[in-house]
Amino acid sequence: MSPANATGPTMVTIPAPAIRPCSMCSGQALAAMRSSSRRLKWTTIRASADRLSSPTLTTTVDLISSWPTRRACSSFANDRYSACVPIMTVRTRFAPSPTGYMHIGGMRTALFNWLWARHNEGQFILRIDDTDQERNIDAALAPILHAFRWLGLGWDEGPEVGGPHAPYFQSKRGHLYRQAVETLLFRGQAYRDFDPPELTQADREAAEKEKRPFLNVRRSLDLSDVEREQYLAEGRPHVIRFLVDRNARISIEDHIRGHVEWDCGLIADPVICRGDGSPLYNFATVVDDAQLEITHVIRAEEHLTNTSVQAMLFDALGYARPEFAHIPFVAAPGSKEKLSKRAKKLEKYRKNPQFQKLFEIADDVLPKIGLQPGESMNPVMVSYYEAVGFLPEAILNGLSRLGWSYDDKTENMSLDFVTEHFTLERVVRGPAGLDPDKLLSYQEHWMAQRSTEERVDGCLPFLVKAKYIGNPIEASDVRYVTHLIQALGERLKLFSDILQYDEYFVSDADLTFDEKAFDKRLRKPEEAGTLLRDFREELASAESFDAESLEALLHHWVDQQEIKIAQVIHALRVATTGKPAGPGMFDCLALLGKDRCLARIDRALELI
RNA sequence: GCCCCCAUCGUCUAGAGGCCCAGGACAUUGGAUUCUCAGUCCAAAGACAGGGGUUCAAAUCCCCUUGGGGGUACCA
Repeated sequence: MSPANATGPTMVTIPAPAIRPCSMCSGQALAAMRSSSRRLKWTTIRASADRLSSPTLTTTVDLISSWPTRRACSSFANDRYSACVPIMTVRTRFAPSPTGYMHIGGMRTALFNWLWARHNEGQFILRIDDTDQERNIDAALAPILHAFRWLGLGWDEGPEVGGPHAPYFQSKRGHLYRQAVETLLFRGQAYRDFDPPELTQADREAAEKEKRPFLNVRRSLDLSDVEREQYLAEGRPHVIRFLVDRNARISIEDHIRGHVEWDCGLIADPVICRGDGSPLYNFATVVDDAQLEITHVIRAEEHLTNTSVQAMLFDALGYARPEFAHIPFVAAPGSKEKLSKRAKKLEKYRKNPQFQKLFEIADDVLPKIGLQPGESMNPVMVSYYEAVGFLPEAILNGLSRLGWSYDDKTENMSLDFVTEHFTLERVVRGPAGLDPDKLLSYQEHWMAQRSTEERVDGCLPFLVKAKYIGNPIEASDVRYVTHLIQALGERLKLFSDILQYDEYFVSDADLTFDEKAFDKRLRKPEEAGTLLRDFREELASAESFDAESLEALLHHWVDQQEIKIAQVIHALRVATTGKPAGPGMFDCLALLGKDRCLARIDRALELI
């Protein structure tokens, strides 16, 4: 089918061979582009046949959406459209404001930016949006940088590493914004608005009352030059607003949302500079994105509406617009609501059956290692996951799968794997609720990949913080913990799980017996005490105390006594560990050693 | 109020008009294994929000309704 007789949109797919010139330029354009600093890629496009002749042709090419305007040359023949497509190195950014913590949802956005940059062998930039910060930036930034490091997401430009577009702090880029404002003011695309805030507010309320969209009254535009000069001279407070062309429409081709269009007649003139001259986010971000040569703005959906204003700003300043990809935000578990760290919401999450588990882990673990669960440490923050002993791989895996998938069955993916296969095309559109259960299951999977030594390394800090072992750590402690972790096997899911096995670290006198289990296994069965007392003597005379010998010993003994193993083993477990459940009985006994086993059994026998 | 976005099992998702009376994973339930727990194995249950079109054929395209969410700041 050719475009001429196409009746409806027809998908035309162009196969993508290795980089080679298109049929029209025979390589001239390719050579020319290669000699410049840009890289060239030959790529597959897929476009509606009815749009092929249009100069505004759009494609679903993930590398570049505006390729018709950037192509070096192209040809169309036999239903095949081929083109040499020059593309710039992909540059993405994440622009956190220094709030003192890293939000797990923000981390997912950062990850997608990082992935897209790495997937394309481009650069990932960290820029600090501190336009309205007065606090200690360094202290507020440290946890954020730490989160990136913990997950192993490096940045090519930004704080600490610098880069060709330094500084990377908006608070230090004031002159650049001022320059841009001057340009806009000079061109008449921005104006000084002398209306006091109260007046604007009243206008806004009036609009709402009449159920019409709010638009600025633009009184200051009617000021004569003389009046304006006079106001300025007397230092009358004012903001600077961008002058929206109310007759225009503005649209973007979003990588996730597709075509999104706004009627500018419905958009109020946005403030771009505060009364004190400082820039607002919408403005600063445009200036920065342009000057840092960001090619892809990947951010959460909540910014989609802002994009209309930003697109106008890019145009007005004469900057090429970056490509946009508005990814769904991370929602609270089991909801479609944006995950929030506000205290009120936190209380709600705590009661959420899906989220509860993570809060319970915090309540259990954090106090043991000297931290307080609450506003400063909870599952909305990345630091929580590190504090509680998650693996970076698990968090990365979970975050990657939140709103993105590789195919219909692959679940466990390493960062390398995701990097290789990540495309914006496969990002879903709906919001994705954080799934604690799934996160835990990724954690199980990745923990299972870790060697015993690695698990020991991960657990030791927890044991030290909980004062279960001393600091500095003795070699004998390491050996002991290694044995415990071997015995634990896949029971150890989080590194902090090691703290549940306090029975291996307390003295025999301090061991607490689980009341319910003690009743059930030691007090209730009539023969339990006698059997345990008898078996205690067997243990006492045992020559070797390794798990294998102990197992043989017990089996031999129960055969002799003509009883079932279950009649004694549960009592033995409760007596030696204080708990009804745990690793294999013989591992436990071997781990504790003969003396402690006997001492604990004696104590239990006395308590029956 | 106004603007914008979104809609498949409880959850995360697969799905580009026929491969789909919808596939996978997590969670759930049952069974097997074991001294307990964890794990492992097997099995079960479980979804296209509703209504109209278009089409020989719709989860998929279009429209409407409903529902959910986001934005609407001298916040980011």
